[in-house]
Amino acid sequence: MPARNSLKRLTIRDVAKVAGVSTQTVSRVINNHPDVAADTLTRVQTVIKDLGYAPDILARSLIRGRSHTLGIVAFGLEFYGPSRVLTGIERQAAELGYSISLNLVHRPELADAKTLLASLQARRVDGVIWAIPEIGDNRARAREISTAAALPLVFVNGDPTVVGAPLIGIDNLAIGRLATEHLLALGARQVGVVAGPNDWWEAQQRLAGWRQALTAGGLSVDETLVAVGDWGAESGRLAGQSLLERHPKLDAIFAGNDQMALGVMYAAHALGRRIPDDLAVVGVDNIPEAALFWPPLTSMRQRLREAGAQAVRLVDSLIGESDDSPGAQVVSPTLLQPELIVRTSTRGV
Amino acid sequence: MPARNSLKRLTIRDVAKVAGVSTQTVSRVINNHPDVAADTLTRVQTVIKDLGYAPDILARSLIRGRSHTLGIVAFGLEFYGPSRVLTGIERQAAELGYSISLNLVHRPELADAKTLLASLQARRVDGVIWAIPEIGDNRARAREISTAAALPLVFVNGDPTVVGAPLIGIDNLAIGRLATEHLLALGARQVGVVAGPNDWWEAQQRLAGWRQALTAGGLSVDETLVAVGDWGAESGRLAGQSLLERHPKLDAIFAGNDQMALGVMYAAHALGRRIPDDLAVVGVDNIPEAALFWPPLTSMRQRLREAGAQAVRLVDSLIGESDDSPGAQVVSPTLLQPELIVRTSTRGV
DNA sequence: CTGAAAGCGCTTACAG
DNA sequence: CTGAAAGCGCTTACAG
Repeated sequence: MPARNSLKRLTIRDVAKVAGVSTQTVSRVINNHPDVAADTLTRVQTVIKDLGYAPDILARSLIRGRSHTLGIVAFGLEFYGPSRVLTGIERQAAELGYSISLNLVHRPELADAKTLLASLQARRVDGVIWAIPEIGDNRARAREISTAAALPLVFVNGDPTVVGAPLIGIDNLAIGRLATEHLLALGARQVGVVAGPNDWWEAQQRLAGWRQALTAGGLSVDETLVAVGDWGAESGRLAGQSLLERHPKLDAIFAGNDQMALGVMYAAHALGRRIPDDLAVVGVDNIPEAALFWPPLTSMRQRLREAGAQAVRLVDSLIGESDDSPGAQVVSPTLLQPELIVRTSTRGV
Repeated sequence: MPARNSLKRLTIRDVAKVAGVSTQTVSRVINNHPDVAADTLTRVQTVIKDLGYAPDILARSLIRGRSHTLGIVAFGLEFYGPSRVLTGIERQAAELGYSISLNLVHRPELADAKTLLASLQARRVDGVIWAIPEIGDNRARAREISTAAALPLVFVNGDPTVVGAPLIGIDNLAIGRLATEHLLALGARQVGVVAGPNDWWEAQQRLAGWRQALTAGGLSVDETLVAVGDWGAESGRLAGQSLLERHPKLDAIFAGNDQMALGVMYAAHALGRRIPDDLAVVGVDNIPEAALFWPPLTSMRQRLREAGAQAVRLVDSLIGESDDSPGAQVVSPTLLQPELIVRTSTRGV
């Protein structure tokens, strides 16, 4: 059977032969080892350049026990949040010299943590970033398995209260609270919510933030003001329409993301409600298009790219530590704070 | 120096020892080799399961000369198109047993094909999918280098006329033509364009399609009806506003993507133009939100996920061929056809 | 049906 | 400063 890349791959031996040195010396040159005579160095470097030699990363990884690859378990890139996080991960990883092994999970509730991690470990990733939504017990399992296998693993988003689980997330409670406080400050008296799916941690937290703000503002919490969507715009329209029909006095809606907010505004237009005069609307994510919705949408900005980048730095430091002293590290979770971006959809309630 | 994953990685030798066979036999079991006695087979399988052994992919790849990894060179996941393509790639790759090495390029015009491909090849990827926009001479260089290195490479999108370059793309000329024909069929007499950046192949093609449809419809091509954006919504607003102010009789606009179409509609609202009565608007991509824009946006659907999936199947077949008979293969490019999705923004011009 | 030997391409101690 | 030897974890012919 012929070798894969037909043109007979160049090895360290070829370089050694041409340069008239041992493979060991070539290895020293490749790895910037100091103990190489100046003229030997230049000679070997010239040969490497002339031949166009590049060391085989696989062989090196095998021997060093480090692949300089990060396993990324991610979800639905069609969505804004996940793709932002991934962008941040990839960029920071590249800067730190890691390459990325991407594993997309399409149904997080079905994701099998064991199989996923086993396959990543078989590929000898140095660490894992687990960035799929927290649904069911996947995370607990992933945590167990990675600890048992001494595989550095960092979570992005999700429940930060799991003891000792390294996690970079966004303060979703603050998202719900700040958005609702903003609406109350504008004079809204009846604030509805279009929440994300119940089984999403993020959705629960944002809802809890809404309750918190109402209570703090001296208002009672009316659970009939909560409608649930699936993060998609059409679900936002349905939920918004239902809320507006059931509660004629509703004067504000907090939507769990900008897509659902778009749907809410659609429903409001269709019912002849003016935004923001009759109804104020706040979304979450601050997607680039939000500024050009009609009217421009107030939204909660999350630093998702930053979260991805921090996750990489964290897993990198865990990898470094496990090189020195194997064993589980305890790291307290980091929550990034959201920021309110005010636009026309909440001006002048 | 302690080994990376502290708990001393299990090897084929450990399994062999416990099962009381040679490593060779264990290898046969792992690889479903037929020549293994039934009882030996079950014994070894039991040991593998009990120990939780999984073969080291790196070592296997080193010896077989195949890593079962695909190098993906992709771009700006914040955008809808690229992330859809990547989703299609990842899913098909997983089905065919490939893992994905993701390399994002943030400025395609600066992408250095040589460095990128060298690093992918050093990691022994079996093939490459080049999915960054065609800007400058990157593609020509990538094609050269990959051919010289006998590295299977498939392009996604871009100019299909490069002789022999394996490519899966979308018929962008058809996008521009069909969108414009639709507007003309509705009775539009003056159709403006908000095009994507000039240096993007896709933008040029869509523009060419617009010209083609006008000419075919017996109308003259007025180049002052072309404004250029950067694919972002805000640029669409600026371009749309400028077109509407300069051409009071404009009755339709073809926008190069849905984000820019959103900006165009914003500009139209701001200027008091009713959509579609005064101005019909068509976008491209058919993003999920388009159906809930105000009004719902007519758009050109592209099968981007399908393009990604086909690219994987194509590179897989090239990899298979190069195993048998090394040498460049000539493959004719595939162009997927777009589809017009009609919504309110073009009904009743 | 099974095992001893050689080797994928590199690096790591160990001598000198 | 440099090289001969051993080995990372696996697979591939080659015997038997």
